[in-house]
Amino acid sequence: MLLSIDFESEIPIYQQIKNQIIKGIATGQLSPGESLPSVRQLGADIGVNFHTINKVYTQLKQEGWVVVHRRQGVMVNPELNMETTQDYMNLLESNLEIIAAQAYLRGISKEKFIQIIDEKFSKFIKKGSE
Amino acid sequence: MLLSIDFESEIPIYQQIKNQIIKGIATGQLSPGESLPSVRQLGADIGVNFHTINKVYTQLKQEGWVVVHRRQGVMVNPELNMETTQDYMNLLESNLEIIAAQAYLRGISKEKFIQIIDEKFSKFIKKGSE
Amino acid sequence: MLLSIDFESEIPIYQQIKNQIIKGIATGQLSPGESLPSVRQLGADIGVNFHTINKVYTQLKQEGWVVVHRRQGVMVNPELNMETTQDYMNLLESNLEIIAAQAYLRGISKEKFIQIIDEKFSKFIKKGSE
Amino acid sequence: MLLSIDFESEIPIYQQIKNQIIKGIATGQLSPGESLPSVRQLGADIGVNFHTINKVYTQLKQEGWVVVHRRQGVMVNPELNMETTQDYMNLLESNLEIIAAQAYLRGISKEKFIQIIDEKFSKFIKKGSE
DNA sequence: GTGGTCTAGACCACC
DNA sequence: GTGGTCTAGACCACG
Repeated sequence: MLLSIDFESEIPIYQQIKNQIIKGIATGQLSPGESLPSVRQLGADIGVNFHTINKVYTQLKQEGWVVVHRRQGVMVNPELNMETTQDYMNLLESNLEIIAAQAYLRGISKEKFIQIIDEKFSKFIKKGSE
Repeated sequence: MLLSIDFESEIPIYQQIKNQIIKGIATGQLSPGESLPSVRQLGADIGVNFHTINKVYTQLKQEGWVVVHRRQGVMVNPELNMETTQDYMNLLESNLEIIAAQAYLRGISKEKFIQIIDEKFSKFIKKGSE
Repeated sequence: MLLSIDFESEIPIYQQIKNQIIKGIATGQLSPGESLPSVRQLGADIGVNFHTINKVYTQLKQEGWVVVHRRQGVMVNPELNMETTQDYMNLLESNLEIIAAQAYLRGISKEKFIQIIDEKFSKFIKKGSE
Repeated sequence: MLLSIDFESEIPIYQQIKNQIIKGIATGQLSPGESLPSVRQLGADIGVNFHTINKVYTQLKQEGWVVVHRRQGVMVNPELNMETTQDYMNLLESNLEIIAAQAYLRGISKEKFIQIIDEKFSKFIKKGSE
């Protein structure tokens, strides 16, 4: 899987990498159980300090997206059954609220907005069928 | 309009205030042309330094949400006709993509997701009818 | 002569009025010796606090654009023979330098720039012929 | 590149610095892609608070003159292709109008004025040839 | 070490 | 009284 970093973005590098890995899992580019490169390897590949990659993996592990095996290194969690906590739902609603408000005020209709969502979801793998 | 700040949040205070003001405009709690409190007044009201409010107003002005009138102070832009630039659309798609991916992996269905969107949009004022 | 104020401009109101009066003198809309309205009159006309008008007239007087007669009030200086001090030349060059630099970097050619200057000067009255 | 600040000037310090940086870009003293000092470094060098430099860089970034790279820090925008918006042209014309009017009334001929412009433009680098 | 954020106090220009 | 500017100190996120 290819990662592309925008070093001039306002989004921190570690956040960009995290986002792309999570997107990769959702779209099936990264399969449960698949190994990820070592921190040094990935850092060298995309030109990022390995401490930054370390931070990425640590956070992904804490959030349950990956597991760390003593031997194989970091791999995508083979049993991805994240709970939908109330905290997460609050965060999701809050994020959607401000994004939707801005989109609305910029003249984007609900239909257009939902159409975008629809496109995004259509890229995700079908659970259970893979 | 009431503003509530979470001082423990990771989201910067100025960002929280900005978000709530934009939401307020979208939901009609703040009407175009309506005056906002002075930087010192609002700062005192919600217990933050007035420089922080100044930053909020400065950014809102630069982004076109409010205008600064030499006499009435800061007011919601009476002519809110934001253009939907390509830059903005890219940002919106990018934001929705990662949010949707996470939601999907946490077991939230597309239907549930769209339902949340629907609720948010239903709170926004109908343009032209108010 | 009509004055138009933009209350949402970043340029202070008193500066806008000063500018327009000076432009008026240069273009002949205001003739040397012509009377200007009283501070209260002008203030009421354009919807501005008369203290602000007072500041305008005071500065215009200090800079030699107008004279104050005990009876007739404020009038355009009948003998407009401003010296071109070195201080003024330095200020002028400094102002032009940054304006030209920005225009240049925004892709405006020297020819286009000079053409704009040409248009502006063509609006000014011919000295001695009036 | 050397910056000189006049602490007695009416022009805000941050504006003086901004102006000199933009002039530096136009004259080629600063090349596209060139790194600028850190906010603290530059602040220490010229004896102003680093927050003031921060404001300068923030505005230069918003206006597109510089980009902030996560590793090299702040650098002159390598792709300086500013658009000449109608807003900018209006501002430019307005600025030139009042400057020209004053110069005219102070006895500066159009020829002298254009000569000054000519000198300024001759200092700018030739685009594409450097 | 870098920039970003928040707080704070002081002064000034403007209205 | 309003916003704008400058200084300053502290803490944090980032790389």
